[in-house]
Amino acid sequence: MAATIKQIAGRLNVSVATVSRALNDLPGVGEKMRRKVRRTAAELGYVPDFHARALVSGKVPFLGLVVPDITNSFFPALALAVEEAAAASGQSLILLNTNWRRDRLAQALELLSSRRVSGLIVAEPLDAAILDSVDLETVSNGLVLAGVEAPGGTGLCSVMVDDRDGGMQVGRHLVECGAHRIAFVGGPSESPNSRDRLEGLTIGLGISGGAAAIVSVTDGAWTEESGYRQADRLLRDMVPDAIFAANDLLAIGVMRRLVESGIAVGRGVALAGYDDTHVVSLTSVPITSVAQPTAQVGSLAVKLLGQMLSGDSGCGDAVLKPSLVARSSTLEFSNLHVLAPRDAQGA
Amino acid sequence: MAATIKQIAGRLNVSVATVSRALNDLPGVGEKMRRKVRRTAAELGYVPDFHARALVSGKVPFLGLVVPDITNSFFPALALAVEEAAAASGQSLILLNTNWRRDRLAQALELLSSRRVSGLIVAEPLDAAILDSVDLETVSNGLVLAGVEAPGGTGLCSVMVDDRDGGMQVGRHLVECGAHRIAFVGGPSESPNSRDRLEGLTIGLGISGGAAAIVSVTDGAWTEESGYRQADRLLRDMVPDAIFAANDLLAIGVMRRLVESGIAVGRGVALAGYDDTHVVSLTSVPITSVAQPTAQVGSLAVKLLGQMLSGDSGCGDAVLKPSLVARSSTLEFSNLHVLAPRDAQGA
DNA sequence: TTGTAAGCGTTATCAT
DNA sequence: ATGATAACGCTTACAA
Repeated sequence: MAATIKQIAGRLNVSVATVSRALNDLPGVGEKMRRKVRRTAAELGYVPDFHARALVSGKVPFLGLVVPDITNSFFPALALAVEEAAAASGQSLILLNTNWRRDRLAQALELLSSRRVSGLIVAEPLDAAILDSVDLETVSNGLVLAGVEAPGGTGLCSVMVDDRDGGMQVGRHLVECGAHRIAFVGGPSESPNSRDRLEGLTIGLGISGGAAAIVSVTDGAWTEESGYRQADRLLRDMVPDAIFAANDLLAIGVMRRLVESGIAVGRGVALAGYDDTHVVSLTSVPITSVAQPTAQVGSLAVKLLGQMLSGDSGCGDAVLKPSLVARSSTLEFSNLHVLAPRDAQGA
Repeated sequence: MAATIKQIAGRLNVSVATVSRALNDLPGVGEKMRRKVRRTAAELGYVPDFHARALVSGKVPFLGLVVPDITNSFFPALALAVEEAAAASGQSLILLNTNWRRDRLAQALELLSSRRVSGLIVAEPLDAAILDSVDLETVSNGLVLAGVEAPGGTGLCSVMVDDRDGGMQVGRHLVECGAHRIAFVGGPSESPNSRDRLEGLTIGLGISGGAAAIVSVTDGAWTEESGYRQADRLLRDMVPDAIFAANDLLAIGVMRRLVESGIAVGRGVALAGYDDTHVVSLTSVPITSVAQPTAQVGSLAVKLLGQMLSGDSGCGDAVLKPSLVARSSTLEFSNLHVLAPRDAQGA
């Protein structure tokens, strides 16, 4: 069905070389000839075969983005940013969703070795075991981590967002809101992101000098369900002043559990999430969250990847800053518990 | 860097054919030999070159899903379903986001002609102009529409969800809830999906015998912003009993506008959306919506695509049924306006 | 059981 | 300005 340059050449009684040159705007073809070739190519509905081209040229105009959970709106947002940046450099984006499954992640890394994509941006943690299963040489030369830290030892390139700083902002904010007993609801216990956010929280509380105590639970998943379960476990022992959930999905789960107990979010308990996905501004009580600079992460990741692929440099690791977005889930608590000279009037 | 079968063959002093056979579990290789080949392949970190393989075999283990707006959670949900179905048949999913841009859509269709993917599932409308820009023969033989209707004339294959039925369910429900003046907030005026939902609404109202009037506004985008603007325009003329928004994004925009006017959603005005995305269950007043059977749409689309690709049949168009999920945004209205013998007790 | 060789559709390097 | 022709890495008849 699909026409080839050979067929075009046959029709016109010229060589395939001429056709190729004409179609690719290369010099060395007469203007008349070029037009003729163009016309018959159009007539035959010619579309260049991607694989043949990639095979000989060694170039693939695809870039892969690997995300762990596409139903977590944070990742579509990141995807949008990456896609935009990629389009600007003439590359199309392939989105791979691993669903947090390690075999799918390993499979995704193979895309690089098998040259299905020119480069890969990975937005979930890579551990040593995964890296063992692939050729590190190949991988490290076309992979950029986004939003997750590079495993020690591997000289992997990454664009990070400062999770500790984000946690710290939350810590300070919560203390300012008058919270004392603070609970942390985390992601997987082995997740550096989760750990760093907790660590930041601790630091933030300390800085503020408010004698605050932390309780922390974690149970292995960045999901709403997990948030619900952790809150459930938490409430058996205590009702904290504030809960910091390591991402928005968890926060929403926590909120559901609180509502079930008749605890008013924002009044009874302050609540903060992480990622600032769109939904947290839509919930019955809008939830305070930490916004990641997705647009910058995306464009920087694409830029670094481009540099690596063109062999420019080793890798310029980058760390960006997140920013707290305060909403009713904490502000309301603040109004009830803090004597704020100016703000008290407005409440 | 990346090893080739030629190198493996060289190392072992055998022919490339033997290596190929050994690696692909084809008959005609001694067990000893096969093991030797396997071992050196592993040592050299061999990964088959995707393009070379596709070039000769004509097969590509990729399937493309084209969505118009990845930040609309309906599409990630669909993607998940398609991905699952694809994985079951050994294919990986490539997700293309067009951002509602026609050039990106045209570009996506080229993936098929250029054999970057074996088949394409498209979840946004194709019009004649777009189809003109590609070879219809090629396209119609490897494309399945999902959730959108096939343009007349083209024998394109599609998996539809009955939008009219969905609209009808909403219409009946709204009348049952005691609404009389009903407004429709639509997507793009030329969108069959939007039109069908409106048409269904009209029918549903008629069936119920409730003398209900419809006002309809539409302005070109399936976005929250558009919902907000349309509600704004609407409120200049009237405050309806109920508003049916053609998708959840619009519904959320509408809700934002209502809240700004101090109109209590569910009490002052009933509200219904479409798609039943996760967020509508999380809003301050949970929003009634129509759930599409995404899982079925996904698996059916993949199945039909598989049949087409293996040349089994022309195409068995399918139409699935959506189902209304009633929530407070309408139920509360109902409790206030309807004398329902049984339900009144429970309220 | 193994080797030889002919493609697959391009691009690119020579000649002419 | 155009034509042969050799790659690219792999699969697959066809021989041996």
